[in-house]
Amino acid sequence: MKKNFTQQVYDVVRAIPRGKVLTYKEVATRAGNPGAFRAVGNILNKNYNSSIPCHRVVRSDGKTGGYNRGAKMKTKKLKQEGAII
DNA sequence: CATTTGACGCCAA
DNA sequence: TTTGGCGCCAAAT
Repeated sequence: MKKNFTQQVYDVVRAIPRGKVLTYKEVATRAGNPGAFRAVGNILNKNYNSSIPCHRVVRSDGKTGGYNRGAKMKTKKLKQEGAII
């Protein structure tokens, strides 16, 4: 099954275990395009699915970035899960 | 089909 | 060390 970059991003993000966080660049690299970190955020933003814990995807700067439900809640959820940024 | 946007990352000053 | 600017890819309009 040939997965496109977008599909890979979904799969990678969905595979993030609780209490763990990945950077956009890490997700992009796992998806097969180390330089498409921009597209990763774009895809998640335009395709927010409840099955995808996008709140576990953070920036490389240590910031949580944005979130459809509110970046504030995203950070809160991460802390609640025990994720270390 | 071409252009703009976007939840970013890295380099230079 | 911190701030600013530039570059990248994919999707949406």
